[in-house]
Amino acid sequence: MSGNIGASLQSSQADSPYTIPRRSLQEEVTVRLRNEIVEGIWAPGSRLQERILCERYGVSRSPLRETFQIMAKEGLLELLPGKGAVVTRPTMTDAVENAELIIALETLAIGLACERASEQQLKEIRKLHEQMRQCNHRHDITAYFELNNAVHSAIVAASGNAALISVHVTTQRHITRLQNLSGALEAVSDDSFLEHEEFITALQERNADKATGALKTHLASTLEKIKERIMSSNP
Amino acid sequence: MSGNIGASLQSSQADSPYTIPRRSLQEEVTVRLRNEIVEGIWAPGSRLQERILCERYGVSRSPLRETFQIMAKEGLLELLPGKGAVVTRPTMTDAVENAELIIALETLAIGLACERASEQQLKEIRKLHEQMRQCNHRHDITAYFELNNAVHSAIVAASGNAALISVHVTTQRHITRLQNLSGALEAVSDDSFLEHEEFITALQERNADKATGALKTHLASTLEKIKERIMSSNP
DNA sequence: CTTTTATATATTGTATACAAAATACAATAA
DNA sequence: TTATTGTATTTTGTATACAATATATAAAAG
Repeated sequence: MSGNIGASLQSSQADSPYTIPRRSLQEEVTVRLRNEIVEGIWAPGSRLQERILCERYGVSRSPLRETFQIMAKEGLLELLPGKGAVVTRPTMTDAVENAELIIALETLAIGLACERASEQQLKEIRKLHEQMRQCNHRHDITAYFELNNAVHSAIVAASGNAALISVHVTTQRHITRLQNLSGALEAVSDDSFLEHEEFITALQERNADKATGALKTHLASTLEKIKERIMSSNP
Repeated sequence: MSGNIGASLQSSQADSPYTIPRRSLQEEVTVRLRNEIVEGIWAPGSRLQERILCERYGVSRSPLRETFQIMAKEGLLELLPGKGAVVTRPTMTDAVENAELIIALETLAIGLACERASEQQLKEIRKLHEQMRQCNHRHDITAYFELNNAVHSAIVAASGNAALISVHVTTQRHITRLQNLSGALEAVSDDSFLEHEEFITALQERNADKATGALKTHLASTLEKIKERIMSSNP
């Protein structure tokens, strides 16, 4: 599994330029295990035995078990009482559900971003979008998907709504995981990129209605493609 | 703080009629501490010292610390490395952010519910709504708010989207907490109840557009009231 | 040969122990 | 007095120990 995306986008926890970032073992382990599950290193359905993981990460059970709770809350692990941790097995239904959810989240976000985004943020989003254009020309699919996630995250970040941002991170991660597991980062149609261009431009113009509509159209067509693929693979 | 809502709506974890419900200490503690924070028993900004809580719940530090991680993930605690757990201090900004988010979530939900809800679910929702009407007449504000939450949760449940349901639970809990902390469960206007009636009826008719529009109108006007109150209290 | 039951092993759930750090407090200096 | 530094105490972060449960293996019965 080489072209997986998502692992490199883990955000830092910089508080202020002067606070020394203290990280507990638990935090370190959480980041590592989370990435490994998202990347597919731990297959869906795997039983994660504490002893194995403790040895792998060189920590004791206490921080590991705290990590387990977080990962369970994020929906990446299931904790069976008396049996331990099992990697969740995402279904196609999950894919559709998360897609439906992220459409609602990002639709809200882009509307808010039209009102509240700083010029700096808009410029950054445009820049990422232009990089996507390059990747599209080069047919660099992996980088394209990674940038695509970054653009959408940046739009959500520009909404300035912390609750929304938090939920979006988790939802996007689930979708990334599903893409990694399905292994199918297929090429993007030019139509799709044009749709993308449309809502980016509308956002730049701070035209909320137009941006919202264009994004919704884009994401809805993406969802339709997902559903089609599910249909064709499960006849 | 007498008329607080939310604590009684904690859902059970019944798997099947035959599975014996095994609950770890950690789960028990999580439910208790969560309710206590939502009810305002632990004031925002409180430092939760492990020893104190261990004695309170009669457990050791291991399950308590696992609970801390979950509560932090839910946004009810902040874990400061080396310093411990502090109850989060929700701001008026949080109120607006969560309100914006829940509007998007429930708007999505009611649209899906129009397509997917079972007749049974629709009947149940209507029943809850009728109970709300009674409470409105009796001016039983606490019960009204509790039922209101139940109706909205039932609509989201009827969407059948597990990811959406999960996010909604957390978001609604935050809002409930804010209501409890502000202590102001003010009487609901008849207008507000009529708006409520409107989207319930539209849902019954499975008219997605109408239901979505009516719900959005209702929640948007609720959000406006929140904002107004913030304005008037912070002049 | 299959199924059941008994026993041993491994693994989890919880409690405790130990070390590092943060906090509280007193003594000292400015 | 106020600020500062050193020390004692508390509290957390992590590791380990113990007990209960689950899994695996083997013996016995059908």
